[in-house]
Amino acid sequence: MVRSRFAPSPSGHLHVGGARTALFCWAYARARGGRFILRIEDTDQKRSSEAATQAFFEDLTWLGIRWDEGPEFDGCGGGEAGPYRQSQRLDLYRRHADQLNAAGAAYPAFETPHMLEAARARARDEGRAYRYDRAALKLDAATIRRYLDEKRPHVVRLKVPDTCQITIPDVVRGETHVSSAELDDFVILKADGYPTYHFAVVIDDELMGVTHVIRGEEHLGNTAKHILLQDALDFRRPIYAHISLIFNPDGSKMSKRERDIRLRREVKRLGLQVPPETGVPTAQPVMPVDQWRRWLADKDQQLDLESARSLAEALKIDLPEIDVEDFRRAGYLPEVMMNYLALLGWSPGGDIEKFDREFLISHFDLDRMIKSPARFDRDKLLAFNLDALQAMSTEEFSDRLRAHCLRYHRDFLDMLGNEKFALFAAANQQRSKTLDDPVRSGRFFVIGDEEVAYEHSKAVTKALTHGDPNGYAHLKAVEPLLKELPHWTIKRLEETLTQYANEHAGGKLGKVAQPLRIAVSGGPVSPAIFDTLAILGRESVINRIRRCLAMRERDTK
RNA sequence: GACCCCAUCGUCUAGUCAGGUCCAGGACAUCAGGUUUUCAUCCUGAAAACACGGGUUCGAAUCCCGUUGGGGUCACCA
Repeated sequence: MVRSRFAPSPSGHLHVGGARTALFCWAYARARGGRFILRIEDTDQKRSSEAATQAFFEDLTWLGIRWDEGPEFDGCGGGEAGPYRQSQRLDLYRRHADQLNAAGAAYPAFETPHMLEAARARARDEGRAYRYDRAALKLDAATIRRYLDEKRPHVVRLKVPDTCQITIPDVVRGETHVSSAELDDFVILKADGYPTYHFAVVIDDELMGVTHVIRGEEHLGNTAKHILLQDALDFRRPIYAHISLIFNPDGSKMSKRERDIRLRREVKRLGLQVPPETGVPTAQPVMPVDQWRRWLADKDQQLDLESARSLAEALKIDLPEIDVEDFRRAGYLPEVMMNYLALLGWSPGGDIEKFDREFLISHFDLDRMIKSPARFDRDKLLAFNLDALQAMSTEEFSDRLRAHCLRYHRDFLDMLGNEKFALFAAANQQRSKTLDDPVRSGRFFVIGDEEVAYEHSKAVTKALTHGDPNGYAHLKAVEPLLKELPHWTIKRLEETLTQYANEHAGGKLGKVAQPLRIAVSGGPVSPAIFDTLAILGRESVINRIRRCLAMRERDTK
């Protein structure tokens, strides 16, 4: 029975790279009728949080990745091999560490992090590779006993054989050989009593009966340590599959730092000395000044998501999508994310690239994993999303758009109102690449008629003032027609305006549609003109046309 | 730097394991036309790759070696 697991470390939101790993682990278990386990690797007390853990659950289930065993959430989880949070398994790790200590396979070491850092710096300066010098191993038994009795803080290190060949079998890469001489006596238990990643992962995989370890390539080298540990503990060896990494379009590793890099670049470009202010209604700094200073001073420091987002908003720049949640917020569909992610590092072969969950489950296998790293191409993702949106029924699109608005644009939904929503959704489906597009471009639908700001651009001026009759003249002529229109429907609007265009604009609907579009939206872009007018309603349309005409009189004075 | 991994259009990839049907197929992006009331779509077409050098072989994108390039790891992070 196949048992695969995804073992994230919960800090922030689930990253797309992690999501892809989870997807492959999940798909493999499903494809083989096995079980998929979720385990929370929260052994870094500084970085893990319960909020982040919950966010991971949401991100995973949103993508349709549901776990058979693990923490309980929304019907997922449970299982006999728990607890599934490493922070709740501390005694287990302690016991195994004791066992290794007793067998002489591991030993306590008393150096402080500070001392080790100094030693590393020295090695770096002298241009040699740093290895732990085993000083603690040379301590005599009495000293060790005394230190232990004094409760001196210490870690536990594994005694690594001096020279032995370690063979790492891997189903995607074949065999890799590493000499134990490349490894030093690495830490397995930290001074705070928590296990390190290497130790916890080996023990949990064994105890949870994990048969397949599918994880990122950055762990390939680490596997040597895990094999050493498995041998020392007399554990079974799972089957390994190390999958290639995901990169940014520029070839760098995709990471959360990208967000900060883009923000810093913009702040520097603008030469900002103090944090910018948020917009109306309450203008206040996007973050406290001391936080701002700390962030600017330390290039390695990352802004929390909220601060990053409000800073980006104040700077009027878009943050790159990195986490699953970013893509959800940006209006991508979960099934599209799943499809695209699966394509990064795996291929079903042939010309197939659009597929659904069921297809993935029935076709996924490790022998078709791609060995080379893939760059994350947002354009292609966007194109996939567009295709999926267009392929939907009007009802489904409307439902999905509503759900998206409910979660991210509640105010917009309330202002638009239920009645108009159906029209709004229908008018936007074929022109949207994401579920967020209609909201971004449809702001003018929900503002007051007096708030419409007329854009100063060539396109606007041209549509309004060029030609004979010009745009203003058309507006003036069309206003009474609209005012008297018996039924305010898309059909009647179309009939009336088309007829008008035939009679007064040489059949060129654009001559009339474009001035109207500008009058009601403030700019040259909106859904199809009849849809736009229908959604706005007669009153707003008339108001806005009059306002636009009044502006002309003001301009020409 | 040491160790390890990887290498087909700009990008994701098919083809590689079982060498010939591949002067290399698809998709995204790009470019050129066309449709359209704006934007976005949509339609048609074009340009675009086997990193390099040696082998092996009648024959290599496919096998071997080297070079170059890219990446990963070298924490009391995971």
